[in-house]
Amino acid sequence: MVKITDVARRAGVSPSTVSYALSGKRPISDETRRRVQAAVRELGYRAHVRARGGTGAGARVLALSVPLRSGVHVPVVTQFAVSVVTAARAHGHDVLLLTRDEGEEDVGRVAEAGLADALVVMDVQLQDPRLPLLRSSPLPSVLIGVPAEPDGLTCVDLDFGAAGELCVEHLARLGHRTVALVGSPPEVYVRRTAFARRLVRGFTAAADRHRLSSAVHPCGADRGAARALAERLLREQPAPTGVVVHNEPLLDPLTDAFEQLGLRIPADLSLVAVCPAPVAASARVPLTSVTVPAAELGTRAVHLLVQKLSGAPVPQVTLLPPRLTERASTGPRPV
Amino acid sequence: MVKITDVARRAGVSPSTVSYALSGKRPISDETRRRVQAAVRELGYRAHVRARGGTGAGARVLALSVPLRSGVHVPVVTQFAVSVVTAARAHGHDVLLLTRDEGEEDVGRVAEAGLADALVVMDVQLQDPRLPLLRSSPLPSVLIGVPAEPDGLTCVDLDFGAAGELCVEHLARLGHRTVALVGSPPEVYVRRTAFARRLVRGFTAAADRHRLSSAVHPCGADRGAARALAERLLREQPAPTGVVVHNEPLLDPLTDAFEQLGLRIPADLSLVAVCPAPVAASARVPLTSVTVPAAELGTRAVHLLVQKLSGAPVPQVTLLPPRLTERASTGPRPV
DNA sequence: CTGAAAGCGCTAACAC
DNA sequence: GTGTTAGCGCTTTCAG
Repeated sequence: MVKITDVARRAGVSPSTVSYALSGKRPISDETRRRVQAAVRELGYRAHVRARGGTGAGARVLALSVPLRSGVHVPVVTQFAVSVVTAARAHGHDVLLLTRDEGEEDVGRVAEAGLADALVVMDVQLQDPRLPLLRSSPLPSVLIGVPAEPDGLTCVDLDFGAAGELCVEHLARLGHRTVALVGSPPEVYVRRTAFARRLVRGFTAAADRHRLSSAVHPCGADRGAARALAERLLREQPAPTGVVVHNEPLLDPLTDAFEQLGLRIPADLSLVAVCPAPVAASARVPLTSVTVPAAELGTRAVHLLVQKLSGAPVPQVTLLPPRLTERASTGPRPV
Repeated sequence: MVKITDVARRAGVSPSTVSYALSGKRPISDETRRRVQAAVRELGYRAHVRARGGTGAGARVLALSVPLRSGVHVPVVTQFAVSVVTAARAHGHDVLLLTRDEGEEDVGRVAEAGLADALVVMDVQLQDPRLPLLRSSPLPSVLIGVPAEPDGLTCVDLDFGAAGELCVEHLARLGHRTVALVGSPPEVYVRRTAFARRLVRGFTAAADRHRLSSAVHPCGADRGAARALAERLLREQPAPTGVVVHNEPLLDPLTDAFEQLGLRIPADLSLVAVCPAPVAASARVPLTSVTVPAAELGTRAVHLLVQKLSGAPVPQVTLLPPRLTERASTGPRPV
């Protein structure tokens, strides 16, 4: 293993000079810097992180807390994770993946042991057990999601309330009078997951404002549940003609179920999805959707974290405005 | 931040005694150990990894190299990754996620900088650029996948050759005489990805042995490609009646395409998938499949790594035998 | 069975 | 602009 003293000897300078030449934390003559850089290259030197004791910059590792609780859809989470990793690498950081159900233990360990020097937190609940640790820890953190009480935290998220409203407004504009929201599995609401509840609130508020009759149905993600729910929706009086689906793994099964029940989309029934754009675009029936900008949220979170690490001030809450993309699954209310 | 000297003071012993009491690397009296443990608990002490300079056990961090090259199906990769993380946590390790296209840079950095003390390597190509680093590095590693020349490495994988044969044998037993393999996108073969090519070889060998006429078709993963391929297969003389699909994102589109072309599955056409069990089971038409045991492979890789870390000998190559599960997509050759 | 002391590789005061 | 030196928090000799 090649160490800083090896580089120093080879470049004919002292170890501290090598350190400074590399960090740029004090002026170094061009001549010296060149020699140091040459030595570094020739020996293939890389600073050993675990040696930067106490003082000094961190390990350039950032931890990502993604509790894989029941009901979270892994492919969507993965999109966030990949964008976080990519953005982190662009800033020279590596990413430590923390996935245990209750994120508290993970977050505590990482903070105490100095495993990472910053933290991205996902799947935030309104009252999240990780929040006290985040507030008290010296480790800078950014949440993807907004808890009930964001004071003293940094959060970024899609404006799910506005997203819920946008879906309803789209359907209202098409003349629909009865709408339904098919949401996440019940346990997600029981856990008080922030984004799920905000979407519901926005959906309901907009429906009331437009005087639409509306209902909300949490739903599990298997084909059986999809079929049962589809049948139930069609039995209602009046039956909804516009359905908003905020549940990725259910999109395909629910589309299938409606079609098997003899409905054509969008002639008989309009469907609006709330999901990442690729999911909506590659569905069997391309779905009109409000995009969950997974990649952008991950990237933003990392940017905010880098800002915080460099001491720059950051806004407490960043909400991205929702955007609706029309595809083939919505149309005028059937006559 | 609470350090080892704080614990020592509180327990009325020296720092080294605390260190030994915690590591168990030398005998400690019960009385002393108890006092140390009490102090640790009361103060909430955790060893700071970055201080274990040079000597000493590692940071208990294990790196996972998953180059996200084009054509790799992220949901499948994610299943591996999650199982690696879970297994690693069960052994007290955290996981650093490395996802850059060319894994060399990542692997080098991690090894040099001491960011991790072991390495799991995925998406292995027959000639993988990461191999030289793995062979020369002191960092223990385990590959999920088997390169052309596994000497000096530790590998674990599904026996994809046998998996290819198993698919063909199942179809042959059902009386099919003409079979096709729909594989990964062309770039995957061009990269000489190990498992993809082994499956092809097994498929072809078994088809020859059973005197079936066979063909192999790499295919991209979008609906357009699926449709085009389905049409092409049906135009062939003779047209295949048994199709093996080794391409997860293509399963649904290809099923749709065949049905839209008027074929019933399995009455007119039998389909065998090579994919993780959940994917096959939850498809619209439940698919007969050879299971890619993603979770087990991840877990095994971590076990092997832990063995290596503890100095135990491990086998060079571990191949898991394939298992075929019959579901609704295969039946006798149409008459 | 326990303590004192050296040293891990690196950074940052403190010198010149 | 550069070198010397004193740590960082921990582990592990070396001594009792």
